[in-house]
Amino acid sequence: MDTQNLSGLDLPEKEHKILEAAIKVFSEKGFSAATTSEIAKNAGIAEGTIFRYFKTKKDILRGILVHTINIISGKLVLSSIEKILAASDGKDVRTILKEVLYDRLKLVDSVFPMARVILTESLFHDDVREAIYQNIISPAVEMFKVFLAKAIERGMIRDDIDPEIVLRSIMGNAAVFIAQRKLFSDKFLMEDMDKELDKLIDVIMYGIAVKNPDYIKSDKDLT
Amino acid sequence: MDTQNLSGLDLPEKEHKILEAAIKVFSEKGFSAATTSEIAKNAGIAEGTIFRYFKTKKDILRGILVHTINIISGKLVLSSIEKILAASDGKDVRTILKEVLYDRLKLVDSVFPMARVILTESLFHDDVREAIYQNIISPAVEMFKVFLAKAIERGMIRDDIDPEIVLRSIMGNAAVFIAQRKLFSDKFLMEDMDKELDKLIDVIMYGIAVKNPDYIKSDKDLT
Amino acid sequence: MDTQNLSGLDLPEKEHKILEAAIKVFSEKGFSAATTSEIAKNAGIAEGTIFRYFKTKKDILRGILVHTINIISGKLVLSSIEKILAASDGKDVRTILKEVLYDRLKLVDSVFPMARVILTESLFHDDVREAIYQNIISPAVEMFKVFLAKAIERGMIRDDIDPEIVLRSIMGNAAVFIAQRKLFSDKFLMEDMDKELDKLIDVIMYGIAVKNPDYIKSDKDLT
Amino acid sequence: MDTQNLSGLDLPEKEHKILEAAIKVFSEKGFSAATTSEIAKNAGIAEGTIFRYFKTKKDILRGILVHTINIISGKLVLSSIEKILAASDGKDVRTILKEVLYDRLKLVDSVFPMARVILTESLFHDDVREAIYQNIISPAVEMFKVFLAKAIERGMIRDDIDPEIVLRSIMGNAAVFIAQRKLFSDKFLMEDMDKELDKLIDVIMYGIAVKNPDYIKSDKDLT
DNA sequence: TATGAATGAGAATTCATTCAT
DNA sequence: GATGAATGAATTCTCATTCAT
Repeated sequence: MDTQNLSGLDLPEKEHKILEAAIKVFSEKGFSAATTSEIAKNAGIAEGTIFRYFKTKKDILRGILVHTINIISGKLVLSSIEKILAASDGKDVRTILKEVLYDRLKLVDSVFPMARVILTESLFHDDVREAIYQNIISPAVEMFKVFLAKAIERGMIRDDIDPEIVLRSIMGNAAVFIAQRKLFSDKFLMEDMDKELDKLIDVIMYGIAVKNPDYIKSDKDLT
Repeated sequence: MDTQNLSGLDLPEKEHKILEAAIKVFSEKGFSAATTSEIAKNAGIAEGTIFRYFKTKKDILRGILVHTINIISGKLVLSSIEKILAASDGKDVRTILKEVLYDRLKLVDSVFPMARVILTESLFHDDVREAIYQNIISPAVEMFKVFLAKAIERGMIRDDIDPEIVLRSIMGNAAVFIAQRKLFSDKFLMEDMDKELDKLIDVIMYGIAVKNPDYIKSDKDLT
Repeated sequence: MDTQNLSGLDLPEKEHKILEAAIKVFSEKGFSAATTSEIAKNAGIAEGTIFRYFKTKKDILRGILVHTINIISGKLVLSSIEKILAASDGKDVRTILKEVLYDRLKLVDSVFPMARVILTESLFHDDVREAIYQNIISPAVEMFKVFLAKAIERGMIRDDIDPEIVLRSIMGNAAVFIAQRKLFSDKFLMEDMDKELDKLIDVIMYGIAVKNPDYIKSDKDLT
Repeated sequence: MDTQNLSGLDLPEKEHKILEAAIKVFSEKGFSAATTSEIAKNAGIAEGTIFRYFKTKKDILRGILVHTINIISGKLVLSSIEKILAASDGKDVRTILKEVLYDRLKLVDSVFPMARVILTESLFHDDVREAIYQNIISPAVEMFKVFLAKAIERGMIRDDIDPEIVLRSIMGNAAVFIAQRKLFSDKFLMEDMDKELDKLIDVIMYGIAVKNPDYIKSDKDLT
């Protein structure tokens, strides 16, 4: 399962296989409905072996959480977005945003099964939610604020709007975009990724209102 | 538990209590981790009594699904949004959007625990997902398209954009808004609802880019 | 259900209905697998009502036992066989046997469902077995011995054979005959009852050996 | 428990123990009234262990059925009766019958607990009954017919009688014989097996009528 | 170290029995 | 008397975890 991307994280091979299998099974059934027996079968090892590497089933979930956090926020990954932002100086916002979103969507694709697991469990466990906030959301928000500050400074982004709101718009649009592709792929047939991204960014950038500034001004007068 | 809003759906009182308790417990632990024993305790009845009303634990979940769908899409509820849209003729888009969003957010508040349960299960069961799509998403999308068509026709909304994209932007922004309030209420302290809604709508309407049309035109030239 | 023949035993109507229903259900599923709920449904009464007439489920079985015994060995029934035997003086054994067997087979037909229930349970409960022995088998054996003694006295039946053996032969043949008709009716298609009875009696009377007395005498010499 | 005779059927030791315990408990209480907890206790294992070997309680019954059929009809057993019949050429019918009955009664003794279980269940489940018919009764009948044909051909058995009737007489007498010994051992004290068998065969062979051929001829004339 | 059989606590479910109406 | 909803003890079955090999 290359997509799960546990490689490169110097883990014992067995532990690696267990995590991969657990991600698969948790992702398909959810944590509680998954059985250690099925995980073992998927990992190609004996059930007892799991408990040499993880004291309890819950610990497997924690292992997934830690590794997902490592992948998403760790050096392996953050670097790429930092590179994009670092190299952003001469580019317009749409281009940067597209690069960032493309990079993030690729990331989401690769960690989707794990993300599904930990997001689901985060709904039920404060500690998981806290870990996600501390390790993923909070740093991402901070990084984004820096970027936004720069973009605003250069007059590329509205300065009359909270960075949180901007981030929310981007994340919200991206989230539904991902949900459509991953959960309702049969309902929302999409064109190629490139065009879709352009549309996505367009609405994030310019909103849904008519662009004509005259209209904007006179909006309130209409009846 | 007024928030769960099962009232008004002429159910036997015990069935009502069981569903309420189940929503609470499923919502806190997820379906699989919840036990019928705990549901019974919460409902203040004997465990065996549950099975007089629901043949299996799975049937309780189905009961919740059915009732949530009834609440969200049923007459009880749809009427209000239809009223808003029907009365929308003389209003500007932001006002309508605000009314609709406010109405929907109140609805989400009231069904949040149930919604959490069925959304979570929808991740793992195609049939639940399909039910949600058929009964909630699809009709909502259809209704919205009608509204958008009218709005576009009157020049209130961009006509160079797919209705799906507009809807996605609105839903995405609203979704993250809800997640912030419900799951990370301690992290994102919000001002009063009214102001927050204004900000939300502002970014949906006008995007994050600078409004200045000059800039927009020259955007691509910058380096 | 006329076949169950509980009529004529001045029972309260409800008790009657319960017993009839219980015979049906026990007969189809066995005592343990049957539920009082199903019995109630079959009797067309509320489940709770059963317990006004029978303190426990086990008591229903006892009720069936008592009534079956009443039917089989009681006045209602014994009379007919006694009449046959009383009127037997001028008849040959085959005729008497045929009359008795025909009478008993008709009886078995009518009580088969109950008999099935109590015979089955007699396998597992000493008390039931004891009741069957005391109330049915033992009196039947005694009565038969009287008849046999008479028959032997008149030279109609071998006098070099224990009455128990004679009875066993008759009962054994009859039992398998009944099993074939009741349990394997699809496997053993039978001619009409009359002819079958003749064959049955023939083998009981004369055995399976060649009738030729010469052969019989020389039988032991063969090697 | 040598009597249950599961030995020689290369089963895992635990499975063997479970089946033995189940035969004991089912035999004492019947299938439905028996509990897996009691079976486990009898087998000296944990209750959960049962379900590693048998998916459901019903499967234990099937296991018993299969093994009983194997024992009764399988190579282990049929061989002995075939040997007897094969070696029957120079013997008289009574001798052969005695050997066969003795062999079968020993078999019944050894499988009695299992037989009781599956015969009881066969009363309530067509599939069990069908399995018994196909695997035990039908082959036994076929085999017997061959033997009878030979015996008739040699003038040892009446040729004016259906083979089914002969078989019925033998089985019926044997069945009641077994029932007496197994279920009413306290009521019917028996002499030694050998003498009992002689009596059994005598009545099967020559019937209950007076042997005197003169009488037989004149039977119908008597009044 | 790896195994996988065995465990037993705990889960869902059933059902005879009770009892307020 | 009759009802049938409610009960909760008992039952079948599951599965994370242990441990002898």
